[in-house]
Amino acid sequence: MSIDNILSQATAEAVKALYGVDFPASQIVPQTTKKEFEGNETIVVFPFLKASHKAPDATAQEIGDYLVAHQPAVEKFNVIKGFLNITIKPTYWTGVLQHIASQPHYGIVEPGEDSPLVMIEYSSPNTNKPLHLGHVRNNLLGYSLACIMQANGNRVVKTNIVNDRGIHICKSMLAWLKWGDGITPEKAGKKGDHLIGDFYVEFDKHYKAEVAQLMADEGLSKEEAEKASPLMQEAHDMLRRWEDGDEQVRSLWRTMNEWVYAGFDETYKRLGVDFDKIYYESNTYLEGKGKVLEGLEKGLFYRKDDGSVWADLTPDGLDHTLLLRSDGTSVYLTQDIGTAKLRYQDYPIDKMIYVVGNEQNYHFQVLSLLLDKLGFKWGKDLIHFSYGMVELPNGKMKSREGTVVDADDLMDEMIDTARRMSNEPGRLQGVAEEEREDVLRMIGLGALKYFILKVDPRKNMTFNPQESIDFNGNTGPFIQYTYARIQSLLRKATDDVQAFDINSVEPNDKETALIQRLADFAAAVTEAGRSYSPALIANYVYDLAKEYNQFYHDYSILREEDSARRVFRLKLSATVATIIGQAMSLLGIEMPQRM
RNA sequence: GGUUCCGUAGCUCAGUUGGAUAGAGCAACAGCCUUCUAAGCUGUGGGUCUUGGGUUCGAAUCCCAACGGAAUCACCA
Repeated sequence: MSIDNILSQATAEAVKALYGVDFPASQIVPQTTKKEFEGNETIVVFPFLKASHKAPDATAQEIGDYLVAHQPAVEKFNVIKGFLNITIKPTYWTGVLQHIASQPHYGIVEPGEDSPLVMIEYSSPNTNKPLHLGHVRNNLLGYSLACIMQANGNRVVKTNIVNDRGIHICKSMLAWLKWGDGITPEKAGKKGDHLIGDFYVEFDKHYKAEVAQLMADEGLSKEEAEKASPLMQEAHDMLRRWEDGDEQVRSLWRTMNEWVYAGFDETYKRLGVDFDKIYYESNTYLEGKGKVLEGLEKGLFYRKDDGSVWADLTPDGLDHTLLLRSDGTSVYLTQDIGTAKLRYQDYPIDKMIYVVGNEQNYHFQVLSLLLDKLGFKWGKDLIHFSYGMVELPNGKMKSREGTVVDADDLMDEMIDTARRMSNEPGRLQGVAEEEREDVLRMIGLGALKYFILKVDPRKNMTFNPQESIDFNGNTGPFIQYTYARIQSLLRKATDDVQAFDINSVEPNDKETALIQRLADFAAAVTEAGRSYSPALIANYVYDLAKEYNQFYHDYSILREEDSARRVFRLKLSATVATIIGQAMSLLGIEMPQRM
């Protein structure tokens, strides 16, 4: 049982014994005592005043006396106003350290056969352009969230819905046919997704020129010109042929999508994310229609005179929403219903999490209501894990204007930065070339991942490619460095840590503070799972690393003459490294053994 | 205009279900490498928590309003 639980129960007992009032232990939450006061845990006694009918300090005094007398873990206490600061016996902390160190996965709950099944959808790229910084934020959040849900004992299925059909693909295909001259990724020496992305830009360039031409020559308005553009008409024609199953179009489409997937796979692999199940919109986009018609029959939806199908969501405070166009075709919402249906056929989903940008907040509000109406048991409680835009110093990223930060380029730059910084004397000396490259990769990507994951996902973030990423302070490399330094310490230590009995050692204040923070890891994981927050883990692990660094500088562990104390500190260090490693793995960040 | 979200140090951000004198990093300044890795540590300066009300022992946190910013508002995906 954790110290928090022990104290809340003991305090509830005290209130009952002293004042005869039942106060639920679950509502008593001890907190870590602030550094400037003496003690480990603090209980705020204001809530008990109604029961005690006494002044705050008198009440605190009485409860404190009771705790010392009845709870063996409590050594002493002091009272400041309504705050009861409790000091736990040092030997108790030794036991806590033993406990954490003896568990290979402290704080992590392994899912079992009948644990809840959580499906997490993330990434969801279009196949007409390579992944950019916005996708990076999405992928990192989704992957980390999956790790966190799993660490909380859920069975997790990571899924990706690839938007592989539609007018945007046709634009790339058309441009390739017109100006591609039979080029392939191999011939171009380029990743497939980048090649296709180039043709998408190419299309847009020609299209814009065409529109400008029409406006100048025939005096059309911009909208008229856009409609009249032969290029756009050709693209639409191609989309119709695709939908009719025209083999020529389909074959080209398959080939080009394969190029893109090969490119995506490379990027995903490098980014360290993966999926258990991939859905393709080309397979799912027709699925929703049946569900909608079914709902129409049950009277959940209604049909307008022009044949379009709508849902009336005004009772839920929303608006009327379109489900099928007047020509009978699906809209985006309908497709998502179809995807949900297929997924539920494949997996017994208990909870569904969609990692999608905040521009779709309204969409998911509607989707949740509709899925619920249609009888999906997880529909009402689906989580839209919504995150803010990534902006650049000079404004938003616009793919058509070429002001995007490409994911592959970004990773290259990060690793280059790591390489540049490791050129300082003393760093990574005598490390073999192969390991060195691997370490640089971990540091560069660690910096990127941590930078993105540590901020509240809801907030828009500004990303300055030149100066944003730092390697000092609250950063991935800082934490990796702390970890690597402990590994080095352990390599140099000659003591047999396992053989020593550390139970005789009573930790001092600094050691206690570290143990206390280690113990908090379990609570941090739980809280991160409850609030779907990778940022919480990131900030936890930073605090731990910072605390350890101070500890490291205060003592020369290997030179400590008292061997029991020396081994105790080594064990403490090793445990800190283990917990740092576990926390960082929840963020998808790898840890180098040296750096 | 309706709905949703955000507003904390010069900058980037923490602040766990309401608790003590609001914390880190960057930037600035001053120290610490003959010592287990200085990507580190220590110190100094920097705040009307956007504003105004309310709830109570107690508010950055909860409620209301105003101001500022973002997203979205359906036959686009």
